[in-house]
Amino acid sequence: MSIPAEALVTSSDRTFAAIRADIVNGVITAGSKLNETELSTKYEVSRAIIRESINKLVNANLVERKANIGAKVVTLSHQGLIQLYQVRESLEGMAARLAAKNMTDDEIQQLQHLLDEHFEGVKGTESYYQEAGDVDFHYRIALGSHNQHLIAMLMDSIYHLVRMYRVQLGMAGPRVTTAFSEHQHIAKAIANRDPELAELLMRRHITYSMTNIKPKLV
Amino acid sequence: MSIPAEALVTSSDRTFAAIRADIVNGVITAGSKLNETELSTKYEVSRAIIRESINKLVNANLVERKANIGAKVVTLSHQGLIQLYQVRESLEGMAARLAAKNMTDDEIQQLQHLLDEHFEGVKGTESYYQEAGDVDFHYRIALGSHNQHLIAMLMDSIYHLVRMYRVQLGMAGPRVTTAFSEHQHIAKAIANRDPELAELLMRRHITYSMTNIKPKLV
DNA sequence: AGATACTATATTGTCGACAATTATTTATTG
DNA sequence: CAATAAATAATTGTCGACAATATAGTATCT
Repeated sequence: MSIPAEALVTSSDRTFAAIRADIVNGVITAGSKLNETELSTKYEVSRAIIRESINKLVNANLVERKANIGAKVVTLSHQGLIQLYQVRESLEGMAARLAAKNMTDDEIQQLQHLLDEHFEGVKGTESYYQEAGDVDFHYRIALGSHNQHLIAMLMDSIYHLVRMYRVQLGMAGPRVTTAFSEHQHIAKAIANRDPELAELLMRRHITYSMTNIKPKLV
Repeated sequence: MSIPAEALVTSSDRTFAAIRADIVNGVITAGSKLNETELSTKYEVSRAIIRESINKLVNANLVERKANIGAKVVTLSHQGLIQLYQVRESLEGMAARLAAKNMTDDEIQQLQHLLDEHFEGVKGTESYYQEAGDVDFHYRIALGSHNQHLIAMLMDSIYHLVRMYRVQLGMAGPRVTTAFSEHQHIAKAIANRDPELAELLMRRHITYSMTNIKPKLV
């Protein structure tokens, strides 16, 4: 489930996804320039679709472009991380609020089931940070909002940037158990159909998780 | 000031802006199909840049595209309006919060100056709805957040969609004076460097303004 | 006549080439 | 030698043509 595997029918979609992955994973280093002809040969596709891909990457906030000059991968910074988590707090807080209103009973049940599975991983000694589980949790709440704008913003842009920071700052992590219990409380607020509390807890949760990564940046 | 007039250097940028304006203003009707070759002749430019423009419009949530089939202008709906205002509430609430923290004293002074000007327009009998003034107010707070993600999301996407709804629902409006006093209270909270209150008031303000437009939709 | 298979048309996706702009190197001058 | 100007190279912006896919229309069969 980690990758939605949504139909990447067109060649343009596939290269976009490929380049994005390379940027997020640091294969294409942060801050580096994107040469169109170079990428064209590298990804074995015409310059036109490289161009399309770059445009999409710009909209995903992973790349910056200046007219007639070129495109650069964004650079990671303390400032940038803070600003990113500010919008996360805003959007995911609202997502949690709406999820408490709009999630179906079935979706709520699946969410709790996910946490049960996650719990199995945490309680043993194998308490390495379950990033996949964390990501799943946040995905489901975003989807549970049933708000297409929120979903698009989070899934197409924010989360990829978040992952880029995580990967490139060597995020690993303590904070497994605390984060997990926070997830539980959020899920419970949603199950109780308590929008205000769900939003409040989600906002706190994200604020906390930022203070956890922040010191790792120069 | 209504249009930022940011440097539209490239031909692609200009046609993008032109098509976007035509969509927002209903010249290209909501729900209609966008034929690339047709647009190509209409805007006197190659299909490649029409394509780029359409992609940008997709990212601005004004157009939907299906692979190998085509692109359509979004349709306006009750649901869509609600979802739009939910993210507005979220993002602009956070913007107001951050503005209270991050706006410079100078920016705050200019904001109050703007409201004074607006007040002149309201107190006389010429109390038609000052959309430009309203837009300016919200723009400044978005910019005052000093958060590039928030600014981009609001200015490049949300506000255009909001304007599309306003224009095409024949928004005119009562609610001039109440909206104005709400603006004043928000500005005061920002001037007092009270983030929580600023966010709260902005969220209420947006909730109210939605209930004002909503009944006009089928 | 209705449904299906086939053909033709139109539309989108992809490509390589040319034009315009920017960056780099070389030449020139004080 | 430093600084400016001119020429060259590299890169981005734009275009028209071809390929692949989807839609519309026509013919065929039961």
